[in-house]
Amino acid sequence: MRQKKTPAVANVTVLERLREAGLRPTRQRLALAKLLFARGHRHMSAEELFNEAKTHRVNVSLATVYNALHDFTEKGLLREISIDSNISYFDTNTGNHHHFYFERSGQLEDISEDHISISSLPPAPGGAEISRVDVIIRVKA
Amino acid sequence: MRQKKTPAVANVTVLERLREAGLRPTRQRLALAKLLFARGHRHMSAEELFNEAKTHRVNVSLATVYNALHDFTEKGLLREISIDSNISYFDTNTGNHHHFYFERSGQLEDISEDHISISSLPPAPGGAEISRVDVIIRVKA
DNA sequence: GGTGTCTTTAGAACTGTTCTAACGTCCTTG
DNA sequence: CAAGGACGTTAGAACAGTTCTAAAGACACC
Ligand SMILES: [Mn+2]
Ligand SMILES: [Mn+2]
Ligand SMILES: [Zn+2]
Ligand SMILES: [Zn+2]
Repeated sequence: MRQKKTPAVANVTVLERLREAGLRPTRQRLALAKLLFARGHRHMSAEELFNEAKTHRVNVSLATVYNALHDFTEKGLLREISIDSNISYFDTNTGNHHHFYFERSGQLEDISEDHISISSLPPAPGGAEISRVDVIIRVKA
Repeated sequence: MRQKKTPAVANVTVLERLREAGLRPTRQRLALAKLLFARGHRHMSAEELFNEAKTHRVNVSLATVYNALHDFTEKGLLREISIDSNISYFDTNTGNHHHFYFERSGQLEDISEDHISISSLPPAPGGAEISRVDVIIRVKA
């Protein structure tokens, strides 16, 4: 399939992000990355991204969506969040932050890191290295 | 099947816990509750409990294990924890507390509530009620 | 253009969990 | 006690999200 003649600025940016991450900017990855990163921070499931792709006439297989999400996550472009056993969310905000989780809708909302403070961490047994701290505030809504 | 003649003290305690919770103390529930609550706080998956039951010659179906875990959770005897999208853990410690999660082994370890403090919670949007705060510290071990 | 590596894909397979529908258990009430 | 009914258990089928397989496609490099 041909590329459009006039890629928007967003395209260029996304393309560079992929290259910098060491990922070949294939047609599919570019399209998915554009959907993911074009509009601010998002928390998306694979199924959501797959459907959004369909809506935008981006024809990718579901396997490709999963491949891309995992590739992006491995390269630090996304962060995977497990909240409700059985769906994985992928967060375009990769900085340290926390989440509201709306139980009714399944939506996530960011909480800035400096609203949460953890005092006197107990001895991480065996001096093990901490890889991440997740705070999830579940709200009934 | 017959009951043993001399139920240990633990049996009686467990039986009372089930009754107080409004759950009929069936043979299966009693046996599972005994496995769950007999020895301090535990974090178990359905599969683990199912296997432990087998080991102890407690013959229950997998469906019954799931039914019991969910019934116990609904009645406040257990707390369900979702950490690694695809397995649910059930925590016999139902008080407020947090967790270390050992990524390698998949094990959980409690962190006392007073080691974690959350300052100036942001506006829970729409004044929604908070149902729970989960802090998970993932460690590489 | 040839060659090797990476990517995509459809669909099958897998896995944890839930559902179905039949059967068992036991309490209630006459 | 008999009959009825609510509740509980079960094997296996079904389900849903995810991963795997194997083959075809794209592309970089020579
Ligand atoms: Mn994953
Ligand atoms: Mn559950
Ligand atoms: Zn986020
Ligand atoms: Zn715990």
